[in-house]
Amino acid sequence: MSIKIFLADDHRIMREGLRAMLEKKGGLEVIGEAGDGRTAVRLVKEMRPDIIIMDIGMPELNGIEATRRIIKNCPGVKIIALSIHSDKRLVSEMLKAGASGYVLKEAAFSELIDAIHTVKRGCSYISVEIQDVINKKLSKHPLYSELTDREREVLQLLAEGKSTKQIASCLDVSAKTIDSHRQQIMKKLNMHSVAQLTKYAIREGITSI
Amino acid sequence: MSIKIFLADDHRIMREGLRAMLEKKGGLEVIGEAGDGRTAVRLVKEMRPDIIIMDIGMPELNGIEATRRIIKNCPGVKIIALSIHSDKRLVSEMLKAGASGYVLKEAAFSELIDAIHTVKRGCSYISVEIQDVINKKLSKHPLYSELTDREREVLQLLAEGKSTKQIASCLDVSAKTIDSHRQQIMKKLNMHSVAQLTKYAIREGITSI
DNA sequence: GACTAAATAGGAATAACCCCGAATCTTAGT
DNA sequence: ACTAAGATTCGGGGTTATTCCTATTTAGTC
Repeated sequence: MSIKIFLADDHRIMREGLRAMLEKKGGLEVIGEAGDGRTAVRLVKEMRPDIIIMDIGMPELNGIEATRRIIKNCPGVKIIALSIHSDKRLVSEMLKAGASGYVLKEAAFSELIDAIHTVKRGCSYISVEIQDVINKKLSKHPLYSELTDREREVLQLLAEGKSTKQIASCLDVSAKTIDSHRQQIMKKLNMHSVAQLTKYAIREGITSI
Repeated sequence: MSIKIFLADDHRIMREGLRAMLEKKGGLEVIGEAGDGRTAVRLVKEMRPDIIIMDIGMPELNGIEATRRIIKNCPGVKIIALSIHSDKRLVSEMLKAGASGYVLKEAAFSELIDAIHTVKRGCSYISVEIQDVINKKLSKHPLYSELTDREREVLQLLAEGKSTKQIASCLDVSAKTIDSHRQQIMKKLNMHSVAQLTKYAIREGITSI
């Protein structure tokens, strides 16, 4: 029985490269892929892979949020973050969200293979470069303390330039609901413009520049 | 005689993925790689590949500067930029530096293969997505013009979270004038939300995060 | 002088914002 | 199991901001 793997990364060339390398290995099977977080959450729910290799910077729904939801939906599934960032906040948020592994894109492919087998056994795999970062557990101001899941989701779409209507249609709810969410976000953060919200979202890694 | 290819990208997993896919194709040979721009310049001088696939964001020496130096050193070598950015400034800087191709990492691998053969024949290859970006800037009435001083001034205040009224009062003109400026900015940049403008302003260094 | 772009605005339609209330649904605690 | 708190979902209704189209004045260029 081979290990079923799902790829989530917004760069198609990266997905194709990973797939090519993974499929050369025995005992692994890439059963699906997605180019954004929202699609990943949906497809994983259907396909039930063993392991997800998840990029962090993705449109629509970033890798941290996607991880949080997938872990909630599908408790057995293991997630390995594959990121270009060694930023401590992102690492700790990703692990807090439920990821079992964290590998940098500048690492060797063999490290990813190690991570896959380690995580499959139920252990967790953290790159050495990252390990140092983890030890400094600064939970002083937790990154995602203020906003709820839904609010962060709305904020990301807002920071990506979408209008209230577009967000509503994207999330399949009434525009009035999005209205309420945005109001709540602004109230919580004490901000009163899209520009400020956008900068906040960038600082917090909810969206990318 | 196969085409000799050199890979320059700071993410080793990306290099390995590209190598795996390229070597499955016939007529191509990856003869070397580098994880930073400075090393790339040095190795290319020794190895004399036909084509270099060059990432832009690299440590030590970025892809644009590396391209400039390689073209100076080795006039016959062709360079294809493989980047995550479709930013107009980066594209034009890269082409000005001497690159013959520009492909996005979110493109299909087959596009990169097309680019390799196109560039080998002496032609240049620009992704359709990039072409749009360039054409839009060039074809709109404000001919590939950057923003005016006044527009940049307005954009900065906008990206700092100020309202139209606040900006108007700040610059001592009618709010309607600021309206027009913002409209003109959006038209020139082909953006339609404050969020996008804010990100642009950050990228351009007009405001800080 | 003719032409062009920049900076300046007005009017009208559209969208965003902000207050209120309120029905479900989860979750945590006792 | 009950309760309390919070999250999520919407509607009404009014205010404010934005967008779109158009138009004038000013400044610089050829």
